[in-house]
Amino acid sequence: MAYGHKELAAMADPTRRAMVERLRRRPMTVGELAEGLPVTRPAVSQHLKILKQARIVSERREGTRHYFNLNPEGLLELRGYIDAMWEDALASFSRYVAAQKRQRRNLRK
Amino acid sequence: MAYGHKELAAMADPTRRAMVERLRRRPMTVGELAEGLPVTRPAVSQHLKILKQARIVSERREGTRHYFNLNPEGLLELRGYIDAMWEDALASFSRYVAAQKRQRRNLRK
DNA sequence: CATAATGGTAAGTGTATGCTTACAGTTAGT
DNA sequence: ACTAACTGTAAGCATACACTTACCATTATG
Repeated sequence: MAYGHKELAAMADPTRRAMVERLRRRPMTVGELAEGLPVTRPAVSQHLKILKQARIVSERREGTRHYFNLNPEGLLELRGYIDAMWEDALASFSRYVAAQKRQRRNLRK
Repeated sequence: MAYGHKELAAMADPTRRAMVERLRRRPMTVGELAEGLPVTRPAVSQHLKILKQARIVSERREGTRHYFNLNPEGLLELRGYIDAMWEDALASFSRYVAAQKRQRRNLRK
């Protein structure tokens, strides 16, 4: 599969996005994460598995507690993917503007 | 809803991602877009509606033909969203590394 | 004016997936 | 060793949603 796809799929779900945004403040355990969300702890655990596979979060265990943190790797890949799209979009847009200019100039005569 | 969410949801589907990637080359009509994909034209039309609402593509009509193009707006917003996450992830990571250093220094004495 | 070309919309269907409950595993403490 | 704390996994269910077929709308063309 192509770059960025797994990461995008992981970021598609609203609950997972809420989790990621909570992790922006500080690393959290599964239980902590679940407290602030309208879903049960097992649901959070399942979401974390997906986010971890997409390298959007990383896990660090201390005893029975599993701390989850944002992972720059997956986010960087996602960033690169979107960035490339954005540059192509800009290029395409400027091509269109130039074409419009030519067209108007030709109509004028 | 928060920034970037609608755009992420739009980019979640594999077919829509394939469409977006085809539009990186050049603007295309609905029919053209559908030819290179394993789904019917109405499906493509429905996907385009979602991508357009997320401002990831823009539409330009010439007669009966509807040309679709990448739209920098939605992609820029998406970029900003991911970028902010990535920076927080980096900050969080460096905090963790620093904490680890302190811990090792304390253990040594 | 009739027909073709192009594309959006409605209705129905099948499936992926997010959620819950129940259970099992691992580590810390007493 | 036993219990508590913390978490992952399995099974089942309900809903969202991507897809198809059928149909309608608009614009160009003869």
